[in-house]
Amino acid sequence: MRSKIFVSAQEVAERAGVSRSAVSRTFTPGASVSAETRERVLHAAEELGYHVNHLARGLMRNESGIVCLIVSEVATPYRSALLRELTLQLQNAGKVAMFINTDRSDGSVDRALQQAIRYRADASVILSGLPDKSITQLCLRNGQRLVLINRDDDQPGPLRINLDDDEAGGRILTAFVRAGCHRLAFANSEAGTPSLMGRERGFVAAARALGMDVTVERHGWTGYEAGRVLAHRLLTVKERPDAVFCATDLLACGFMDAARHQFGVSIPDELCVAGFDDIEQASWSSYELTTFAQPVAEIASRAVEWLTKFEREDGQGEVQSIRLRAELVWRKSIRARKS
Amino acid sequence: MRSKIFVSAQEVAERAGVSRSAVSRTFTPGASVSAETRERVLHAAEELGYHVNHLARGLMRNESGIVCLIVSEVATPYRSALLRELTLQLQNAGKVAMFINTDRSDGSVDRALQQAIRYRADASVILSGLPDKSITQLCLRNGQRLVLINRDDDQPGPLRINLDDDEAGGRILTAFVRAGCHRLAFANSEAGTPSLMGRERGFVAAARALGMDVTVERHGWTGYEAGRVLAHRLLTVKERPDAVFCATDLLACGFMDAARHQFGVSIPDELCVAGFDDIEQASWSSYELTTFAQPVAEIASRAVEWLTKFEREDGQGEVQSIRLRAELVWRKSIRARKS
DNA sequence: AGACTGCTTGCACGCACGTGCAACAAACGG
DNA sequence: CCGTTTGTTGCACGTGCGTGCAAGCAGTCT
Repeated sequence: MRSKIFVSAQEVAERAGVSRSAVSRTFTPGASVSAETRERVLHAAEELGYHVNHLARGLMRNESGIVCLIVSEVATPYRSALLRELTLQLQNAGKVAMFINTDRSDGSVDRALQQAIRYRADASVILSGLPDKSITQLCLRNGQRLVLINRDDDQPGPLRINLDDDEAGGRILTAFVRAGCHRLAFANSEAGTPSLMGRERGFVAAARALGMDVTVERHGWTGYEAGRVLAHRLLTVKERPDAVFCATDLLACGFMDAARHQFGVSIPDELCVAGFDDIEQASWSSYELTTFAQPVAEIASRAVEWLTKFEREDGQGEVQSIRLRAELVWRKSIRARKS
Repeated sequence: MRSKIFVSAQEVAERAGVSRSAVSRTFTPGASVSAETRERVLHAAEELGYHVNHLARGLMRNESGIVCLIVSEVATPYRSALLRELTLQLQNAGKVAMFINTDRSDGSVDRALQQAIRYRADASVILSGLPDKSITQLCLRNGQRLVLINRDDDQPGPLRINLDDDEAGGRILTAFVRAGCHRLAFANSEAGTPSLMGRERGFVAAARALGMDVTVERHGWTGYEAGRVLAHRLLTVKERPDAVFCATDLLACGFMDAARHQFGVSIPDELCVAGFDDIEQASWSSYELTTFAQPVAEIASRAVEWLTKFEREDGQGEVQSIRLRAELVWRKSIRARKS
């Protein structure tokens, strides 16, 4: 229990010589106050350094204005970029972001989620590969709106934002074929995220449709190190692949580094590589990775738009699933013509 | 105004056949409840899916449990790593993190900060180069505890956590000298952050103490692109430097890429490079950058420790400034002996 | 003048919770 | 058996705020 330090509406009212209701109304858009009292209240509030207490307001309105972001692997380039965009747009919409980190797998995650519910968050955005379905259940049961990004979840209610992961496989395959590649490989992690698996399935299916085979290799956690390991696995064979689609840019970076520096493979002359996400490092001149760009800004804006829209018209609307296209950005890790 | 959906303590009380006070007490550590009623309350709460409303609790206790993180450039490797650690440790301490993104310079920052105050955050952690002093003033005036990371700010009250930025310059200089370098350069951005300028000053001063001169170049925002530009500036001269200390790993990555791929410079044979931060990419085999590691975990734990300590013993304590050492991690961008 | 409208304002209640105070029961010592 | 202590419980009030309701007040119309 800290000592009192904030000024209350009561004090502002006394200083302005009006009732507390008048103060409340001047800070409530659409309420009926005369221009004069409004002016006096604002002046008194300024002098005293008054700020509306949103804890109390949230109590009354049954609506806290808090949106909870449930994130794992924040320190990853793709996640941090998405987080950046989301927080920016939420702020613009007058919301405030509460952050929950699900990196640690012990009880702290559950505790943190409990916290979010206790603070009566209006909504949650889950950008986390966490396979735990109970987490979404809990959010929904407590009346939160829910946005799932790059996750599959069949239960109704939440908004799902996904990419055309499987279709991307087909597009990159034609690029590989056009470059004259015919020994294909797919480098994946063992995370088993729907988006990751979607990319794999799409690529394999597209290859099979052309009568080609794909060597699929999976290892560890979706990061740079796993990419290096995958390179070792895929390049220590008699017949090396000449085209590798990595499920993620981070994997691709690790893969390229190991391929070049440890196996002396020349990219893209001997080996074509593609990634997914278009993280910043993909454009660095050590990589120049051609990859699929996640439309981060659009993902964020769609999520925020949906969250704030249902604030006005309360009914559960029609659109519950959005599928966005990942645009292929061409750099130099795939050659243009046959070699 | 959303329709009511959460269960209140009243409902739990009715179901358990006790008074509302009893419910309140079972969820308040240290309150006096008999084992039996406690059991019945917990059971009823479980059945109804009850969660204590922290908005109301915060209202009563004058203490919200919210810690506000004021961050710019979240999508940067160093910042996101620090953010990760901070949120994790805050969660562990039973706090909840509210996120404010100060990337955009328009009014949205002020609006967001207002939000934080309106939610009566107990404390704020500022990890942002934002030079705006009014922001810290505002936090302090509203009774928040304040932690400043890598910023200088002379006003009393907040905890300041800094690194030995200037001393690092001396240490890396001896490494350069030992490698036989004598044409020194420092690559900086124009951000003018205290930590950045501290590294520059320390390096230049240490060189001068040995009677050596340093070419200092500054450009743009502290990122990869600026590093490339700095490389162009520093390498298109007759007498190229043979040792460059980059104020940041991101700058160093850009610098190295441009130096190698556009100027054909061999690192570390012709040119030694050092950075600061020890971001993940510094260890990637395309860079193998020797650099100073920010003790991210310790920064976070010190911050959280200080925040929670003052919760118990309320007086403004003694320690207000912590200075941590950035450890030099050796990789391969500086050669060991003279060439 | 009187009735009526439209706008503003204060009162009082409610939101979900914590907590001091007194009532009460049980246990205990004499 | 009675006085005292200890532990538990309910009542009532307070936290800062939004809002329905009715009173007040000025202006307009009949």
